[in-house]
Amino acid sequence: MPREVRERQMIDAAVRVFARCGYSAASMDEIAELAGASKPLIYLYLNSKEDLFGTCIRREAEALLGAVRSAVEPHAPADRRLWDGLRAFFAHTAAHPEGWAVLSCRARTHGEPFDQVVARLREEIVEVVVRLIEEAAGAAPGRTPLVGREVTGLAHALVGAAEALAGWANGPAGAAPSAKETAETLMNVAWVGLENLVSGRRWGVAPAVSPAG
Amino acid sequence: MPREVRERQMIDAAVRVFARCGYSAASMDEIAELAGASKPLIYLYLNSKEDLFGTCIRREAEALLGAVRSAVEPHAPADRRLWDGLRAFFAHTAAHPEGWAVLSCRARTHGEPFDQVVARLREEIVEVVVRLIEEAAGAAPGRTPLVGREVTGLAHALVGAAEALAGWANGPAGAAPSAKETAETLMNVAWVGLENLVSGRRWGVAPAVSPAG
Amino acid sequence: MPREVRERQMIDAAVRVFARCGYSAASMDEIAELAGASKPLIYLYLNSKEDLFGTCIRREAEALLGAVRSAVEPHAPADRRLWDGLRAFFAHTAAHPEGWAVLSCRARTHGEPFDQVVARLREEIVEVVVRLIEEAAGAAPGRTPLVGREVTGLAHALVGAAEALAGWANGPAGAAPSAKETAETLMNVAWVGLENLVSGRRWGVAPAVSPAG
Amino acid sequence: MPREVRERQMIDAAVRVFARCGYSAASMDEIAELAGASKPLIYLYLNSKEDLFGTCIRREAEALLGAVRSAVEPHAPADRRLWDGLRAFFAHTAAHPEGWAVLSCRARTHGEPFDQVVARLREEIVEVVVRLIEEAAGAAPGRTPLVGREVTGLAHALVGAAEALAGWANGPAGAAPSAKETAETLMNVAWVGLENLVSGRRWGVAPAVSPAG
DNA sequence: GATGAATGAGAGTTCATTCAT
DNA sequence: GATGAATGAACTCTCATTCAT
Repeated sequence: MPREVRERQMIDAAVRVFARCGYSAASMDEIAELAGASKPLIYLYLNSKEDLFGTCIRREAEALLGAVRSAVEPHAPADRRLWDGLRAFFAHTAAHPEGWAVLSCRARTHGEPFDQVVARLREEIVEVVVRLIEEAAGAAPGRTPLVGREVTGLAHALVGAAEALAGWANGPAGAAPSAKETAETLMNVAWVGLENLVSGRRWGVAPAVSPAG
Repeated sequence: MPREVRERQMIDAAVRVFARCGYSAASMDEIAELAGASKPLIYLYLNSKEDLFGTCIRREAEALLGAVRSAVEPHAPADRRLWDGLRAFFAHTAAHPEGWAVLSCRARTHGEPFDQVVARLREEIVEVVVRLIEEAAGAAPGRTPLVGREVTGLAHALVGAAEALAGWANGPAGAAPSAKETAETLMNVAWVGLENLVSGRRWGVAPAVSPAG
Repeated sequence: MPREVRERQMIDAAVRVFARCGYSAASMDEIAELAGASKPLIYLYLNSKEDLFGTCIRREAEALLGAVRSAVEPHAPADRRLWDGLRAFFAHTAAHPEGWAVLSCRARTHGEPFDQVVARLREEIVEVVVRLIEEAAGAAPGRTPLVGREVTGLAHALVGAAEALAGWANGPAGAAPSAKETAETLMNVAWVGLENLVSGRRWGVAPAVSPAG
Repeated sequence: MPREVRERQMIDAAVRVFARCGYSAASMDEIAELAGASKPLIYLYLNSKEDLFGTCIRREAEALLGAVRSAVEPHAPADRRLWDGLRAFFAHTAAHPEGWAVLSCRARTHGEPFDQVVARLREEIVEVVVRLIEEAAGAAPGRTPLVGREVTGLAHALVGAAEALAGWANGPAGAAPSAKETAETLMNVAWVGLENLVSGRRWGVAPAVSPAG
């Protein structure tokens, strides 16, 4: 059996086990058994548990990013790009729940080298969204400039909302909505809210009550 | 030293260590050392590692829920209540980043009994938000009825956005926005978007391009 | 509550727990709880786990020996004395199964100081039996002298048989025979066998078959 | 080193340590050191302390039973079979004192699963002896029928006597008799006593003295 | 290339034992 | 006289990791 195939089987197994148990609780024995290979072979190919985990994270991150990227046409209008990206995101996370679990939970649980990888993935996505928002804001006729931090905050909120929806869609209940539905829900509230925002409409605190702090 | 005080010190230490390392990677030795007590005493008071973890989760969940609840006036209008709740949420998670880390990451990482607790906490919050949205939707004059699942989806998105913003605010360094700022950002995009949504404005796919899938 | 009473309660509890679990598996916590006293008090009165165990053994050994002794009239004929002693032995072990369990099993399980105590108890009993046998042998008219070691062996066999019968009588099944019955069975086979033995009748290997070794 | 050899070394060591200290007081560290292997290897091969103990008991029980069985010719007369069995029993227990210690003391000290095994072993032996006695009783010309419980009692007494003699022979020092001697002693008192018993001679209480109870 | 055999290090947990009050 | 509070030491057991073959 060629090395490449073996290696993929190992990583597949590792993703499964890491997704189910988390990094520390996962055991190399279990991974080896699930991969149908002996432990020394795993160490020969993948070096160590940490390296194996890193490999899993990178592979899943790239797969997710690739799925989103290849779904977006670079010259389409901003809203269209967001829409396509969201759909691809929801479709991919629904199709690879274990990979998504590793990325969204397990990786952030095991300090330094790994949360960095995930954080960078997230930052990359956030930056894309930031550019989308800026473009949308710029395109609006009587636009109100948004301060940089506000845009970044919006992008984080949007990404977080998407992650939460992905988690909800992957959740236990039978009511799991489709990727399209999920994307629509998010698009409706976010994009419309965003349009209003850049056109100057904001929510204001009722002046009578003074907010403490 | 009276038992109650000791116990709190232990739980404090445990929350710190669990937040930093996750459940499995956390060691009772480290917790004991940080708590300034011996391991047998921890076992005498808190029974086992799992029980200790459960105690941490419950305490932090209740503290967070309590902070949000006591910040919201039950008879205020819906937007006001959301605003106050969000501010309290961001303030509390910013003030107790370790508790928030345990709740948002670690607890979901360690199967069955604990993710249930956190899932219930989240469901509780989602339900509150669902009621807020329904109220807001009902209050709008020319309102469009939202289907139940869409409302739930919106609530999940809102909660997810809030969680992401809390994570961002607790993030590595400098650029951390204040609770007020964060709440404003979210409120602006969500509430305004919501108002438009219930008044019938939606985002639609540009018909020319056929979305794949 | 006077010290003596407390102490007896503690030893009672200890005998119970030691009988059930053995020395090492018994926990001072359990003993303390069963005795209705706090652990420091036990240590104040009985010094240590080993001391407590020794106290238990000595008390039970003396109780058993006392019961047997006070049942035997010193000037009665040998067979009568054996008979009375056996009956008392079976009666006492049946009435105090926990004490007997401690003596017969637990004490031999926990090296050096304790098996000595039990061994001495056994030796004491064996010696008594030896004297009985010698007396019986001397009283027989055409007696065959028994070598010393053979007598000791017989005594050990008799004591062992008695112990086994005591264990059987204390056993789980409902068929447990009474002390009298048990004593009769043993008396019948042992005494009658003994009488024949000292009168010269012995069992001999059939000469045709040569026993290996 | 092949697994089988290692395993036997481990069990040998375990029997030694269990015999010396009893189940609970034995430490896996000590067993591992004596076996010349590391603890993890022991756990890999023998699973757990309890399993290891069970394995020891079963092995020793089978060895003892096998030694006795293969020494007895099935078609020899009853007394001959008893004689051969006793000699094999004493020879084996003398040759394997540690195995005998585990069977006769330690196993009965550690509840449920193990005392069952030993109890079954003992019952098996008792049954064999019961059949021998019945055969001997049936062969006697003017035989007196023995009630079932009396036979069982006799068998228990005989087995107990044998066990006690084995213990005595394994005892502290010098005076240890040979297997042949021991077997002769027991055979003489038991078989001759038994013959008389079945021919009607019994020991009776002297009528003048009334036994209490 | 692939594996059975083996382990150092460290995990959670429990216990007999002792102060300060 | 009696106890709640506290611990050092030792236990069973597991894991990531590496040879010799």
